[in-house]
Amino acid sequence: MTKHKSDFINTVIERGYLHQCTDIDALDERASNGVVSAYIGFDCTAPSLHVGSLLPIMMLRILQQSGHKPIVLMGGGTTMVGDPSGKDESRQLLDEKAINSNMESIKEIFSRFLTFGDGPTDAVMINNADWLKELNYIEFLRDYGRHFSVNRMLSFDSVKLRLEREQTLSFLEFNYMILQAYDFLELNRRINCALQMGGSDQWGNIVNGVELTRRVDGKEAFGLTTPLLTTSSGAKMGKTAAGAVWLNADMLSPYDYWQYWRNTEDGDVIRFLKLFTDLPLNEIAELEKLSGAEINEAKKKLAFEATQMAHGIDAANAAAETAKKTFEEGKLGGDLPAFDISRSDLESGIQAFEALCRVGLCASNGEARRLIKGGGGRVNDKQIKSETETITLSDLNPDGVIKLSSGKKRHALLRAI
RNA sequence: GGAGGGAUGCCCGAGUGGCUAAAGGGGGCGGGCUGUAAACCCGCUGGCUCACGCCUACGUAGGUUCGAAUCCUACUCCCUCCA
Repeated sequence: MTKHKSDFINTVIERGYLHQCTDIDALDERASNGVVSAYIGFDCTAPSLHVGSLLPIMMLRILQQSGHKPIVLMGGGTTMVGDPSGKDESRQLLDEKAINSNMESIKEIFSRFLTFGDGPTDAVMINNADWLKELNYIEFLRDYGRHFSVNRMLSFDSVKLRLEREQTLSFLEFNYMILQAYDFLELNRRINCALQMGGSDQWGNIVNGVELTRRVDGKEAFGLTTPLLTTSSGAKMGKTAAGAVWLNADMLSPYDYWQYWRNTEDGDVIRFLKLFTDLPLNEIAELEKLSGAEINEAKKKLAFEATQMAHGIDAANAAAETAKKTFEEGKLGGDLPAFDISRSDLESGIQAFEALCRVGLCASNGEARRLIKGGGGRVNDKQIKSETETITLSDLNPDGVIKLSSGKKRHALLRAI
């Protein structure tokens, strides 16, 4: 492999982040000569981000670590329009207040991966509503619309595929591409942003922004995409038993986050270590030598590193400790999700299915009953025989808690107060 | 503007008057095997009670009928073709 000049490009390639780049040598040159500002766009339809967004976040982190300036572009303006890409269902339009509050909590997440501030390589967060809302249709068409050739737009995959399949492509969707290109131009003007990154599905949009910047202002700009991430068995990243794998602790506990990574498939561990941790490549190479059941050590490392990054070292240690106790020693881990129950309820006894429901292991009483019938419900690691089995004070262990389980992996504690 | 087709459970998708809480698949959950992996095999998969039963559900609102996801009317949205 040819060595590049800049740390940034080298790292990106070595760790497996690179899918396509508009001009890798020129970008390398630029990155080796000074600070490059680069951005990635994020949606702000939800108050949190999940693991699906982790790859772009890591991209920005790598960028900052190699001495450049990350820009987090929040799609406040585009969210108001509603991004029509992907599915045909139009999204719910959010009002400004909701968007702003979502932005706040998303920023919280970013602040754990990036350093924000006013310094030359400090990350900044910008909302594209700042300029998109001000746009005047006629002026916009005249100043920028003329730089877009419909002939060329039709040749982009996103458009071409739709047309070939004879699926409707609304004018709104057709324009979305232009707005995104315009974002790049605007960022280039405001803070000299020279690079847009994103998933491989964004390639067309990114290239448009690069082109527009060059045509309108004659400035050189770059685009770089990451590969589309799926697990070895082909599933999309980010979904699990309990739903989406959220990045903030109030939507998914650090323990569960740790578990998510711990349960990575064998074939993905090394790849994920490179993409989602800061571990040096030579350490990862050591882990790569493991085989068979030993791979579990690599998984623990992955889980620890990933959790530490998102939730801090204390949370990562606690999660690892709890997992060790729970799975390897068969004891109680202190970091399991815990729920309170009043002593008087326990005195009279509550039914097993109801308890499972109360700690959130089951969504309804019916589900809990089914779980028990299928032999998957446990109280203090003993299989629940009957759905009407009651749980009482006598089930409290010496620590004053009752352990409830759904299957072998999902556990919760009931604490008497 | 005209003609036709469609809207079903988390998703896809059968179902044209009672046997339909609704085939099948996917996904999910649980069990088995294992290494808290993958693959594979088995079971479950609307809510309440779980014994009967009750409630909610087939785009929305009405209607016909002993009885409707299935028939009628209006409305909404989507698609295809023609202009």
